[in-house]
Amino acid sequence: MALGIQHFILGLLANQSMSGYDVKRLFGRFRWLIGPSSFGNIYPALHALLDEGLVTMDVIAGSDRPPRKVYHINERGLEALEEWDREPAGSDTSLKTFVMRLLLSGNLDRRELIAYLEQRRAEVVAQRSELEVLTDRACDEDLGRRLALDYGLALSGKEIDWLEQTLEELGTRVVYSEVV
Amino acid sequence: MALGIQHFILGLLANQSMSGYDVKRLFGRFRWLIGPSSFGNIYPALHALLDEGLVTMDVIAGSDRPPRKVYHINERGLEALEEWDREPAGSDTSLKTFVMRLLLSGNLDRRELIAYLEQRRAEVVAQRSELEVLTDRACDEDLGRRLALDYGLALSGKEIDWLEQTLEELGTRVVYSEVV
DNA sequence: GGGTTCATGTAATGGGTTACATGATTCC
DNA sequence: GGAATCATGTAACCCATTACATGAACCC
Repeated sequence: MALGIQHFILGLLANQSMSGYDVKRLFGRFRWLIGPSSFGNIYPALHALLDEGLVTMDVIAGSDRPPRKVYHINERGLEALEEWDREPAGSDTSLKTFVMRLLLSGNLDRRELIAYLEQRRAEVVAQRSELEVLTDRACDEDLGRRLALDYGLALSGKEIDWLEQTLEELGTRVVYSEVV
Repeated sequence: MALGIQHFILGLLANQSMSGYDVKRLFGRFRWLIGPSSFGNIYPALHALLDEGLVTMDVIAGSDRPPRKVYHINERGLEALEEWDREPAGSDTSLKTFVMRLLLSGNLDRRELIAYLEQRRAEVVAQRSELEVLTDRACDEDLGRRLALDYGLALSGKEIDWLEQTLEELGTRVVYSEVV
């Protein structure tokens, strides 16, 4: 299951009602981090959510632009989302999954968010030290491997910095009024 | 096609002969960047490469460990790889695809590698400025979107730095003896 | 007239994930 | 005795990619 597109889109709708086109636009903005997307999976996912009764849909006719189908999450959708979030979260430590979850983190309260970021930090630190070990004995490795290793060290270091800075900000001052 | 796992594994074998288990281990080391993998796609890909006559296979019986099946690329495999590399390369600018190509970049000559990294830099710069525009008008956005945006800016900045530094190193001194 | 943005979809194919299945060895 | 590492695989189902299909408005 591991954060399928249906789950992800439902999470997006929990923040804000959107059309399929809006979802695609959002994907596009983060495509560098989460990879390509297409209407071929977005629209079917939206239809499936409708069929399962987790969202409702309004057709909004624009004056000069094509009519948009805006989807809203409902009570049952919110319940389904919470159920999904309660699941073990799997062992997918990939950057892509992290960013997707980060995009949905508005649905978390501050304590949960902090716990999530701390868990992530531990994972990235572990991953990074694995790369460090490889670097120490990489003299014989080919150029491609060395470059990928170096790249991984650079980015993982930056991510750890970012996590620590963000955690500090979340800890010291109230970023978001505690509504939950 | 977009850099399927079969193509990727063939590229790995061009650098070094490996068993399926070795391939899995390599995936594991970079799983943070390229996502999870499983034997369920590695072994079938290896079998397919064998069937297509692009690789050969040796069974190496270990004294105390299970026998390993080590795969070697052959002439036809090298040709197929070159053909694949000649393809338009698609529009997949995702980090995952970049890292996978980087791992195979040992097969490129220095000029090709520099061109690839320069192309990548242009893509990331474009992606980054898209995020910058969003940040300027993100006051209303929810926390998750703001965090993902901030994260994206941090990492894209770091990647651009890395690309520039690496390009400089490749340009000023000969990192790799020019064999091609 | 052609390209881009907006906006929605369908259908087939293929590939990948997940789960299942096995077995020896070593370390706690 | 149980867990982990080494090592190989199969099979089914599902999901996602790709390509196809349509149409209006706007700008160069």
